[in-house]
Amino acid sequence: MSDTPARLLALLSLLQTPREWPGSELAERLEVTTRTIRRDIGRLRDLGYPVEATMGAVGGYRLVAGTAMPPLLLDDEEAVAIAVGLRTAARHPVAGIEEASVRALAKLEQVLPSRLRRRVGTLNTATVPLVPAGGPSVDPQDLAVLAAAVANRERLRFAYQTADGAGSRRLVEPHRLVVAERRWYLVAYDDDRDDWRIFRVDRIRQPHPTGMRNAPRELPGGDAAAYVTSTLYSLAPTYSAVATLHMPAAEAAARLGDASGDVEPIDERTCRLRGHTDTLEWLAFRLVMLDCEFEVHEPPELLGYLAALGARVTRAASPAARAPRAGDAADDTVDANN
Amino acid sequence: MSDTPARLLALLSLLQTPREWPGSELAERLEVTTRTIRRDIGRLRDLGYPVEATMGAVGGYRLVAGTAMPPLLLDDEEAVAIAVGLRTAARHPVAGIEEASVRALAKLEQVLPSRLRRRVGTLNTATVPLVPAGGPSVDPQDLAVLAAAVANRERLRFAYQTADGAGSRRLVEPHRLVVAERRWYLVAYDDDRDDWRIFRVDRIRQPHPTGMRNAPRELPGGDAAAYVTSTLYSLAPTYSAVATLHMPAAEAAARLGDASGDVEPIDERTCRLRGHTDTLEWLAFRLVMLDCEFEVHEPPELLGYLAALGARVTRAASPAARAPRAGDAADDTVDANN
DNA sequence: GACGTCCAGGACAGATCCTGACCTATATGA
DNA sequence: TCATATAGGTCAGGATCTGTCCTGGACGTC
Repeated sequence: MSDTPARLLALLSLLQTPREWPGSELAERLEVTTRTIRRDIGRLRDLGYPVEATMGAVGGYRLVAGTAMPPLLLDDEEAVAIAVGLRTAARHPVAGIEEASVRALAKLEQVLPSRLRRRVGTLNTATVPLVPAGGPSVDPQDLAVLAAAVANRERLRFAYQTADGAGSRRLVEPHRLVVAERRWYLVAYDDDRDDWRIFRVDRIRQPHPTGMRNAPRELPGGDAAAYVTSTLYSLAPTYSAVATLHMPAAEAAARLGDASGDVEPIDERTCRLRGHTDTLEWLAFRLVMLDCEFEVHEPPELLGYLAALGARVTRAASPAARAPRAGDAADDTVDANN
Repeated sequence: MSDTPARLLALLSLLQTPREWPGSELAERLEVTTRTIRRDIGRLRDLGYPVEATMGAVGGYRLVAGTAMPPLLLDDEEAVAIAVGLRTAARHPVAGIEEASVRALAKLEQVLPSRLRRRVGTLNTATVPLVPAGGPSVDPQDLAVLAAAVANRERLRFAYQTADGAGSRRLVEPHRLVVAERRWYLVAYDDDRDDWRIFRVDRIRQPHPTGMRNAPRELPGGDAAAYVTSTLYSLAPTYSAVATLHMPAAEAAARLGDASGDVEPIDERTCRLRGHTDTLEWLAFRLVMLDCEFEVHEPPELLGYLAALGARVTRAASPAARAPRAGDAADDTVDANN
C-alpha cells in the first residue's frame, strides 16, 4: 500500500531485467492491482522511459532503448563488475571518454556500499596488468577522489613525489583531469605557489578533500588538455621514434590506434611509422604486438631495448644455453614539473 | 508542482554528482520550496539511500555509501564510458565476475539509446586489442544477446561455425554463459539434437531470440562451469607447458594471476611454472611480460614460437641486416564440440 | 470462428498524500 | 554574536493516488 516512488523504482528495477513481464506478475510482486501497474507503466512512459508492450496471449512489458538513459538499478554483483570495468578503464584510458570514465567511477565509488568496495579492491589487486606499466600506475580510487574534488570545486591536499624522489605537501584548487601520452595529469592551481601546476596523478599520494570550496578560476588559455600537452612537449625529453613496418599503412594505422603516431605508406606492403613517446616499453610492446616484420631506425634507446628483449626471448627458447642474467629494464625519467 | 516521483529521481540524480548541495540550490533547481526538499531528502532516507547532511554555514546534502546500491543516474557520456568498460571486460574476463559483467552489459545494452550505442560501437572498433587474440574474439553485443536469452529463458537461433569450417544452424535453449581458459562458452540444450551442447561464443554468428520461452531444464550434474571444463579437458588437445622463471615464486604467482597454472619455488630466486594452455600466443605473451629471465622446457611448439618471436625482435633491432620474411603465426586448433 | 489472455484506458468515489506557509530548535563558521 | 545551514512539527487546502468498475483491441489457441 502506498509509497508510489518506491514502487516505481522497484518496477524500473524489474523491467531492467532483460525479459518480458506480464502485468499480472508485476502486480503480484509489487502487491498492487494490475490497474495500478498499468498506471505506473504510463507514468514511466511519461517520464520518458519507453516501456514496450506486446499484446496477445503471451504478451508482457519490457523496457527498451529510448532517447534518455533510465536510472540503472544494479544488484551487488553487477555494481562490482561495473566498478572493476571502470577501474581498468581508468588504467588504460580510451581516447575521448577518459574524463567520462572517471566521472562515472567517482559517481559509483561515492555510493558503493563498503562491502562491495572491499570486493572491488581485492579483485582489482588480483587482476594482473595486461600491458607494460611504464612507470608507477595510478590508483583508481585516488583518481575517483580527484574527480570528485574537481566536480565539487573543493580544495585538495596531497603529498607529491617529484622525479628526483623528493616529497612535498600540496594544497591546490583542482581544475581538470587530463590524459596525455597514456598518463593521467591533474591541472590545478597551487595555492602555496600562487600559480598553475600540472601533477602526474601516479605521483600523488593520499589525496583528501579539505572541505574548503574555491571559486572557479579560469585557466589561462582555457583548454586544459592543450595546456598539459604543450607543457609536456616543452619539458619532457621524449623520444622520437622512426620504424619501418612490413604491413600495409592502412592496416598498421588501424591496429596501432590513433595515439601512436603518424603512419605513411612506403609501398603497398610496407609503411613508415613516426611517433614520439616517453615510454619505450609501451612503444616496443605495440610494435611487437603488430605481429609483423618491422625495423626500428630511431631512437637508439628503443633499438637497445628491443635488442635486449630479443636476446631474452631467444635465451628463453634455447634452454640448453645458460648465461648470467642481464638487467634490461629501461627507466622512465620524464616529469611534468617539479 | 506535482510529479513527485520524477522529482525524486531528479533529486537522486543531482545528489549523485560528487559534491555538496545546499538545500536552497536544490529547491531552486527543482522548483519547489526548501521545505519540500527537506521532505524529499527524508523520503530518500526512508527508501534506504543515506543522504548525509553537514550543518552549519557551509552545509549541504550529499549521497554517501549505504548498504544498498541506489539507482545510478548517468548522463550520456558516463553511460558510454561504462558500456565501453564492460565491453572490454567481456573481452578480457576477470575471474569470478564474468557472469555479472555480461549481465550488467545486457542490462545496459537493453536500455542504451541508439545514438549512444553507435558511439560505443565506433569507440569499440577504434580501440586496439591490448593482448593477443588467440583466435577470433567475441562480439560483446552478441554476448549481451546471449545473456539476455539466458535470463529470459528464451529459445535462441544462431549460425554456428565448427572447427573444420562447416556451418550449421542451431535452435537451442540457452542455460548458462561460462568462461573457461579465457574463452566464452554457451551451455545450452540443443533442441534439434536433443542433448546438451557447449558452444564457443566466438563461433556463434547472428544470434537472435525467437520469442519462444522454454521451461527451465536441469543440467545433469548441475554445475555448468564444471561441465564446460570437464568437457574441454576430455576433448581439447591442450599443450602442457613447463618453464623456469628467474623470479621468486610468490612474485611470479602474483604477476601471473590465478589462471596461469601452478608455480612452485625452486630456490629463493627461481621457480617452476607448470600450466596448460591452448593458446601459445597468450602464454608466450604472459611470460615475456613478466620482464624477467626465463627458460621454456615444454612444449616444443612454445619453444618454436618464442624462437621465432625472439628472432623477429632481434631483426627489428638490427636494421642493417635484411632477411626474407618468415611466417611465425601458430594456429589454434582447439574446439569444444562438433 | 469462438474463446481466453493480455494490454489500453475512461469514469468515479474515497482515502491518502503532498505542498507551501508558518513555526522553533540546533549546529557551525566567520 | 550573527548569519546560515539542516531538522522537523503543525495545519489547511488541494491534488493525487488507488481500487473497482467498465469497454475495446490484439493475438494465439482450440
